[in-house]
Amino acid sequence: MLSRKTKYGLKALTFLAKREENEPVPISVIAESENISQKFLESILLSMRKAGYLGSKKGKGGGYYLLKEADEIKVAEVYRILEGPIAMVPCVSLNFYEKCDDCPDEATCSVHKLMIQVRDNTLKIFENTTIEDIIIRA
Amino acid sequence: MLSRKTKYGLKALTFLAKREENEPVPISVIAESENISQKFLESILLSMRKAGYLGSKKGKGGGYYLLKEADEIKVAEVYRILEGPIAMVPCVSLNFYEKCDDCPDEATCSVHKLMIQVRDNTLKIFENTTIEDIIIRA
DNA sequence: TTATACCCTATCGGATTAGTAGACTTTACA
DNA sequence: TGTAAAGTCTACTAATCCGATAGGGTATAA
Repeated sequence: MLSRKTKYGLKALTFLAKREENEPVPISVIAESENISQKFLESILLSMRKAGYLGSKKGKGGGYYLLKEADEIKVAEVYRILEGPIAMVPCVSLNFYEKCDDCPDEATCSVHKLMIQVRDNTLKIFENTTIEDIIIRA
Repeated sequence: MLSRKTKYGLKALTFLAKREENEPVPISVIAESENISQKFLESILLSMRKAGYLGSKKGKGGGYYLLKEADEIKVAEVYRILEGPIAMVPCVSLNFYEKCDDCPDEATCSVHKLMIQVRDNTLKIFENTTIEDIIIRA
């Protein structure tokens, strides 16, 4: 399941990318347009800012704006920041590897290889899709 | 994330499929061999029985056994029974479709098409992988 | 008749998710 | 210089889900 957090994050990014000018947009505007709880969106945008994708400006006339071009922002990156690992099981995660604590041995685990396959496929999509692609296709 | 439920379910099925004879195997044996909480496994096997994949025999010498051949059990089916929808978002689920309650319009949703793509890819893997495949590859 | 093993219901603690509240800081502008 | 607009930060909450557990009930082989 995709969390709302990630979904909202992607929506907010595409919203910003679709604008003509890259001027600060208040959270309230994004929240209203995209039908997102404003307070929740605050924390999401903050994460994206700390990760270097968004800039912000305080005070009147302030808001959030993109720091990168839409075609430079991969879905995979956004997903990892907001959602976490792309793999369905920690023991096949590239960026968040962890041994499954219920599994004595990965080599003999019947699910392991299957999950690697799923990971590779999903990864291929997420790595090859940018915010720009999302805008074009939709 | 893949739940333990599904993971355990797949492990239990492969365990049964790997045996020479298709004779009833007590839950306790499967649980111990595969390192699974026995009580939890009970409910999982019960679900698989009700779905028609396993048969059971009560009393001494009883246990669970496969009702289908290993190459007739698709991962996709097991997944749907134990985990639920394969899609990451309800609005692109084939078997569990539901409108996303936060999304006013699917047609203009920026995430929708992306998630269809992910679903199709994952589905392809799960539909084309059987318990037998899992055994062979591992 | 007894031990074995599945069947069923209920419950529980912990984690996570989505959202809320409220105080604080920075800034534009009248 | 005061005020309203806007982001920042911390804390809290309600709801849900997950994995596991408890315990009694029922069927059956020996």
